[in-house]
Amino acid sequence: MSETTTSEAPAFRPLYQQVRDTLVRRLIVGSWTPGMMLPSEFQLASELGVSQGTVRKALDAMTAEHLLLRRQGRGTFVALPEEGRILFKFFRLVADGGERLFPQSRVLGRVKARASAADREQLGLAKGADVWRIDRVRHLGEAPVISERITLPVARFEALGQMADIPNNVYALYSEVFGITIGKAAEKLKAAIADATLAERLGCETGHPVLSIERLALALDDTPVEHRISFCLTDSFHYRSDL
Amino acid sequence: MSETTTSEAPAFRPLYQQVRDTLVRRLIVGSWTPGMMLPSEFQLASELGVSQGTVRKALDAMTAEHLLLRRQGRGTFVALPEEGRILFKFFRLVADGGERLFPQSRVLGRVKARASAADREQLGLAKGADVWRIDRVRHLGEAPVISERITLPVARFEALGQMADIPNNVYALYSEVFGITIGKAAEKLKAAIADATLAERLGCETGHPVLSIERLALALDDTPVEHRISFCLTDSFHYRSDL
DNA sequence: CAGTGGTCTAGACCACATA
DNA sequence: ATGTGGTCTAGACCACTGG
Repeated sequence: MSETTTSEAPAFRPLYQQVRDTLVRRLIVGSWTPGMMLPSEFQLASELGVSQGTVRKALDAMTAEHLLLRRQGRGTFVALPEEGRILFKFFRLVADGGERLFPQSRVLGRVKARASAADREQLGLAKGADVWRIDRVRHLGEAPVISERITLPVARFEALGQMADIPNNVYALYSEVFGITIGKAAEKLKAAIADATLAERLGCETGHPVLSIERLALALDDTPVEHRISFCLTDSFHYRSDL
Repeated sequence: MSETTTSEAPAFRPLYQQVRDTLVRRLIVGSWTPGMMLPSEFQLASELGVSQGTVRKALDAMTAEHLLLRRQGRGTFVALPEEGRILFKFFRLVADGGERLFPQSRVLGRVKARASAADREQLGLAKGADVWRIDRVRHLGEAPVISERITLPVARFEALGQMADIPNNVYALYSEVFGITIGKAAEKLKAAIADATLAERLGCETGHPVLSIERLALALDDTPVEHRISFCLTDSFHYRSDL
């Protein structure tokens, strides 16, 4: 997708991609908000001075990125973070039987701290920047299955300090309260061993194998927004990856 | 394009999808083989009695599935299993530094066996069917990193018994020797602990955490072809997943 | 019914690769 | 120069949704 142009001419960006970019910008700046219905293809086409087919290509591309939702006969809508399929786009833990449960979360702590060198590297922050750290345990059904720490730049999430509590679905929170939409994420998976505190949180023995998942989530403009490290019990659940 | 109405619920498959299906069939039956150049869009269009734009949509869909490779000014080609990017589509293990090495394999054993109940379930085989079991260790750089067992239905891979040895890239083998192209795969990841034999194969201690990856690979017609279970050391490598 | 997205066509022109 | 895929347009018609 992304063209690593060395340094040269305007490089020729197709019209439909330019259209896509201007429409994505409307999502970023918030003039189009989740759930909202977009103007029809013909309206957008005449507004932007391109043909309806070109607008369609742009809308199709954004739909493929899960930014929009199109329904024949109804219209084109800005995707909601809660939309079932979108939600599971970022939650890959599945019961071995196949059922896809959605986790309940219990927050253990939420503190403001100075960003470590690693935090600054991952989140692209300047020296001296602050971050939020949220620790929580997530349950699938009855049992605790995930223990995780979420790291967020305070600069983009000032008001987090004034919130009574952190909701279960933080990506909906980022979107609705802070106007930040997570577009994609990259995860690094490793096998590890539960230490004493992790074992206590998850109700397993020290030394039990756990799946560690390190995630970096990016906003629509590809800037890093959230860093997260999760430790999961995979005795009756697994991480599903489709290739 | 004939409108094969089957008197049932679906009743209306878009023309470009019908075109895609007939073209995919040419890949399945082998009248188009990897590396081959396809006729031009206009030739296909006139042959199939549809417009060039409709052929284009079908070709674009197949390109998105990594079945074809299109290059402006050159033509449209059947994708090779060795194509760099395609190869890494199915190999997600990355060095922590970021380099993507490709593994070297050492085969430990290759035996024919009666399919277990689990094998039959996963591969869709009848009672009494036979399977091949291939055990191998894979190295990334110097050190052994993966120990895996591949299970294949003998019915689809008869000639495997006569082969002197198993090449490193088995998906290229399936394609070139058996005419079977792997289109997609689903993986289930868990954390586990190395037992004595695994520890010996990977050169780690018994009890060391390992990432277990269970994969079911499907052919272009969505029939299961290969079942594989891999155990990976993730001390200096990780499994990368993009969401 | 009117309005939306979805499909299909036809033709023009652009960008790229090769001979 | 020729042939390829890539883009863009314009228009017609189909399929679905909701009043």
